[in-house]
Amino acid sequence: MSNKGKYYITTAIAYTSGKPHIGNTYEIIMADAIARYKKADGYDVYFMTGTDEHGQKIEERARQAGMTPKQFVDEKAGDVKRIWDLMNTSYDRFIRTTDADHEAQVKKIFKKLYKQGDIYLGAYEGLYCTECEAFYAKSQIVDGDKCPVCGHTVHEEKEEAYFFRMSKYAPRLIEYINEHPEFIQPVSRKNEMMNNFLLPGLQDLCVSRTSFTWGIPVDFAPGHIVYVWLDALSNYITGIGYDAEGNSSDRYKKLWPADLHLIGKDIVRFHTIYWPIFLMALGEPLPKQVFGHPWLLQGGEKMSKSKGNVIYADDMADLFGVDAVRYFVLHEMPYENDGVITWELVVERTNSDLANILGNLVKRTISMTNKYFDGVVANKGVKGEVDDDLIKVVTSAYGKVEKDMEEIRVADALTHIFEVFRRLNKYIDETEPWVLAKDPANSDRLATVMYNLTEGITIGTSLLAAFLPETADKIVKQLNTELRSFDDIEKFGLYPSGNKVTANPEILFARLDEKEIMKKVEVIREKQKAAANAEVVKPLDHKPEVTIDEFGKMEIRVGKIIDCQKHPKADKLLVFKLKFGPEERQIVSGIAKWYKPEDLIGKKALAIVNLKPVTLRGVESQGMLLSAEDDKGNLELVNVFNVEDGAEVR
RNA sequence: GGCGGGAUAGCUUAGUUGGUUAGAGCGUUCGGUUCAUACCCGGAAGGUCGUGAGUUCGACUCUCACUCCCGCUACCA
Repeated sequence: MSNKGKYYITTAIAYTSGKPHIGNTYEIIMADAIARYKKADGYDVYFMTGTDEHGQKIEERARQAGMTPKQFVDEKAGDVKRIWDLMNTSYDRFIRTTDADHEAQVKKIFKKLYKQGDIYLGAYEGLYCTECEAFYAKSQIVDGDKCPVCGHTVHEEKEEAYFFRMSKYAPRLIEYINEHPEFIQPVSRKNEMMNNFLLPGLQDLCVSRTSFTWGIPVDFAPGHIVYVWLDALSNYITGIGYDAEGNSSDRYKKLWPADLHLIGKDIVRFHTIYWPIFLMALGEPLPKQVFGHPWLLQGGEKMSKSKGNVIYADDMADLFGVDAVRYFVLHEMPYENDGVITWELVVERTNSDLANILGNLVKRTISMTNKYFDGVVANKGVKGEVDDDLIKVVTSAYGKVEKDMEEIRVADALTHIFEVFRRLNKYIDETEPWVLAKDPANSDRLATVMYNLTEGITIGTSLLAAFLPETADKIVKQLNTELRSFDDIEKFGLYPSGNKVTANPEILFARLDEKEIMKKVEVIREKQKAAANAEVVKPLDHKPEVTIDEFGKMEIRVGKIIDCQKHPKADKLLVFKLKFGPEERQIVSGIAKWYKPEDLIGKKALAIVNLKPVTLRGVESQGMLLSAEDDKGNLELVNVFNVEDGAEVR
């Protein structure tokens, strides 16, 4: 194939906190299909993926598992890599943020940015969520000490920290995004970034941490760890040989800037704001395109292990085969909206497209060739009137697929490839080989028909190879040929006349029985539930010990709810009037999600009454109601029934 | 609450700058065929394009209001 230049594609690197499910795996499969396609299309492709392994969350998970962080991430990175390999992905490098070359460069990058004044030393004070690896303002915190994003407990942290001067580069970035409409895809994400972050004014970003040790140290400031996003994003350049001191490798010089960062829509912000700004500061060009793909969702309900409805790529591969998994996720994912996956849908798609249309087409073609010509495919050049249309459909497929892939419309590309196979099935019906076979005078016409079918399948399969590599290999082997180069993919008639196909065609995709499959799925679900229940024994997250005196400082009393209204200016807040014996107070509480105001009037609740009053969205709150929330998101106010209001809790 | 996106046949969805009968695929149904994995081919049924108004000769497409869903963001003593 003619050389069209380099093509550097990356996926987000997977966070090594757990086993990736099909929703995460989708991204690597899509990236692989693009990488393989571009390679076949004449590009010099470099495809990088990997794992993001640092951070406090991993440090804690490792401790819970009784391992060192390194042991922990080695295991998890192994899981990720195994699934990526199982899915037959053709990455050129699997980078880990614990790789020595990456760590060394991140240190250099940090130092360089510090020396040139883009990073400065400041102080950070606030509430920190370990799960999210992020600080939150007090005003953001939920239920007293819960993270607004993930709901886990946050804690006070004050850190001397390094900050990055985002504001300095914001105008340049805004200009860049406006001048390069293709930079953020799909475009709806672009508006989101502009309106929410860039136009209101970018805050400087805290780029170091001192509260834990599992990360890349800032080498000129003992105790400081490089912020995980600065660490993780840098993989795109460190992985191909970037050097912050000016000695970047030839590979880097050739590959950078990346042609495509394929990422989930949830991390578009990091890739289209922070990452470009880091690159600007380093004096490097920006990636050509960031594509924030949608999610693949389990039909109807959220995925959860305790429900046993998490779908993993390896379970799917066991039931359907790797290429069926690849086909489903690539074909079923819409361009912009979230897609749906259920076991039933996978069975349907596999049967109708892979078994019926493709598998059966190959099988019947080879069977007839064996039956009528002992397996020999020869072009006798006896044309029929339907041949021209067939040839047109087959040879024009490449053009359509090329355009789809240009726009990263992978699902549409597959649809266009399958139009070829559908047309070939129709051609069999039109030419009726079994009728031709009855009269020896038609032998040459019959041979030509079989030749056209074989050639059509060869071309269709060559286009399909990027998406279903194993299947494509099997087909061309059965046809005793090779994948057609894209240079020749618009020419019809290059299958070597006189070739002999296999005598024993193997079934490519067996038809699946939905009931049978669902029985097996039930087994998988039960296993998952059992495993989830076993996990529940993990220990409670205890706070530091307090003395009885410290507890005694809190004044908790029983209050009778005499009035309750929705907060006029906040969705999640309710405004209560409570009677504590002789006294009345107004308390605001963030429980509108769980309670209707009218249902609470007349009930008794517990409240801390000596908390310093605050104003929440314009309404004063003179205390805090006590409530409890479990892992499943159930929340209940703490209730008493008989004790009179005003009574103190001890 | 603010910003953005979405709502199209039972299901998954395409609809380019407003222009004649709104496209597919799956499923359903009828017919054809027998080389093939009960497969393939053809036909049909099925949509008041979320609701209501407006602009226009003409609206799935533009404007406004409303309902529901999703994302980001704010509020959660």
